Formats: sequence, C-alpha cells, structure tokens
Amino acid sequence: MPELAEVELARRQWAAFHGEKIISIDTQPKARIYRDCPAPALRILDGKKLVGSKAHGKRMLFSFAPALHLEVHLGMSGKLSVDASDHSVAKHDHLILRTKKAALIFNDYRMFGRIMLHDLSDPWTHLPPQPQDSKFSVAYLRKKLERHPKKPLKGLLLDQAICPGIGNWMADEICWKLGLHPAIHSAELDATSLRKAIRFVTLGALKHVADRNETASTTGFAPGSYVANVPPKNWLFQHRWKKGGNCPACKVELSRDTIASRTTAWCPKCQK
DNA sequence: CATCATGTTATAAT
DNA sequence: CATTATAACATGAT
Repeated sequence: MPELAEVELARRQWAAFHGEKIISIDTQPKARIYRDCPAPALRILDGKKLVGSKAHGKRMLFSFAPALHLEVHLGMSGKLSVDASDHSVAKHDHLILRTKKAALIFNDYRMFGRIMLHDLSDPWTHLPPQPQDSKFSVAYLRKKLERHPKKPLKGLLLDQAICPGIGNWMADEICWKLGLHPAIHSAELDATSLRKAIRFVTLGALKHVADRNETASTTGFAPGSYVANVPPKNWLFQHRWKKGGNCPACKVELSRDTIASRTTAWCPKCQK
C-alpha cells in the first residue's frame, strides 16, 4: 500500500533502531522478494550495525557500517514493522533482522516487493529528482512533458522515472487538484501548474500521513502502536474508493474507469 | 466463483 | 530507435 508518504512512515519504523547491531537474521529463502538477491547473501549483515536510512520515491535504503546497504521496495502489499526481539515468525514474514532491542520485520503477502544488497558507498547516484526536492523544477517537468507528449496525465504521474514516489491514490489526487481529466495528454499541460499540484499533494501527504505519526512510530514497538493517519476530508482520498463517493468540492458523484491501466476516480464536473 | 487491489517490469505494438 | 500499451507476477478480501 505504499506511496512516498507511506514509504517514509515505514522507513521510520526501522529507523527508530539506528545504532543497533544485527544479532540474527531470519529469512524465507523461497520468497519471491529474494529474486534479485538470494536470501543466504543477507548473512553478511550479521553482526553489522544499522547506521542510517533514507527513502527515495518508493524505495528505502538501510545502511550498515561500512558501505553496505539493504534496499527495500514494498511492492503492492509489503509492510515494515517492529516487534519485540523474540518475535516469532508470522505468515509472510520474509525477512526479520533481530537486534538486542527489537525485531525488524518485512512482511509481504503478494511478494511484489523486493530487496537488494549494495556494497557501493552510494548506490543511488542516478535517480530522478523527487517531487519534494528543489531539482523537481518547472524546467524539469517541461522537458518531460515535451518528451512524452502522448502520455495521459495519469500515466505521467505514475511513471517512477518522472515522478518518483507517486502512486495510484496521489496521482488521482493531483489530477483532481489540477481540475483536469486524468486522460488528458501531456502536451496539453502547463508545467508550472502541474508542479504546483504535485507539490501540494506530495508535501501534504508527507505531512498528513508520515509526520503526524512521528511520535507514536518511534516509541515502543507494539504492532499497530501508531495511528494510520490519512489526508483530511477535503481531499479526494477520503472519497475515491467509496461506492457512490462524491467530489469533496462540488458533491457530484465521482466517475471511475481504467486509465493508464489503473483504476482511476475523478470528478466529471470539476475535471475536464 | 469472479473481480479487484496505494506496483513494477518484460514484451508487444505504434 | 523511442514512446506507449498491455500482460504477468502472488495472495487475499469482497
């Protein structure tokens, strides 16, 4: 269920244990999340200290001293959580890193998620700018619009090489904020207003979904000890999956269809 | 039993 | 060749 704000929240679960040494590792070697990195290779983390972490788009990077990194992608259903260090392996717990204080758990029932190991000092040197970065400029977006003139707006927003971290719900939210139909071609778009809407939604999501959980997510480690906050009622998010959901602005019933091969909800009155 | 799910990627089609 | 569209992946909820 992860887009950039949910990914950031997941990262902070494990980040609460920066400075802790890994004392044992449990893996489910047959799990598909190991398709890029065989499970036995993770033994190299044993005895190493988790020293830091960061996120980029929907990816997370957990760093171990020295120059060793575990990259995690949650796919569609992946979850990171923490529990007491004697946590017993639950269904779909594919990776558990145990420290003296806690168990760091990666659980993913659909297994679209994945993990990778890197031994470069910085494995993330060639990633595109994130919407929350200063390099995500009007000029950057204008260049992308020119390069992908026939792409529907929704598809442009979902393209991780263009807008890293944006997923299905934020893409719909951005189209709604723009007042534009999600199938409109990129060639029709104005880079300035597009950037404004993207930043409003991504920065807002980080604030509503990730930051408001900060205190709870970094204290204690009982599963579910933090509240899964969501954007406010005047965001499309709160209405888009309800059957007969209505536009939070004009109250007209929302339309839905498959656009850019994903289910898309929009307001037929506000978005033309 | 059929449909759908907050994602990515290999392959096909333009 | 570059861009765009579609199928496939695996499991669970409805």
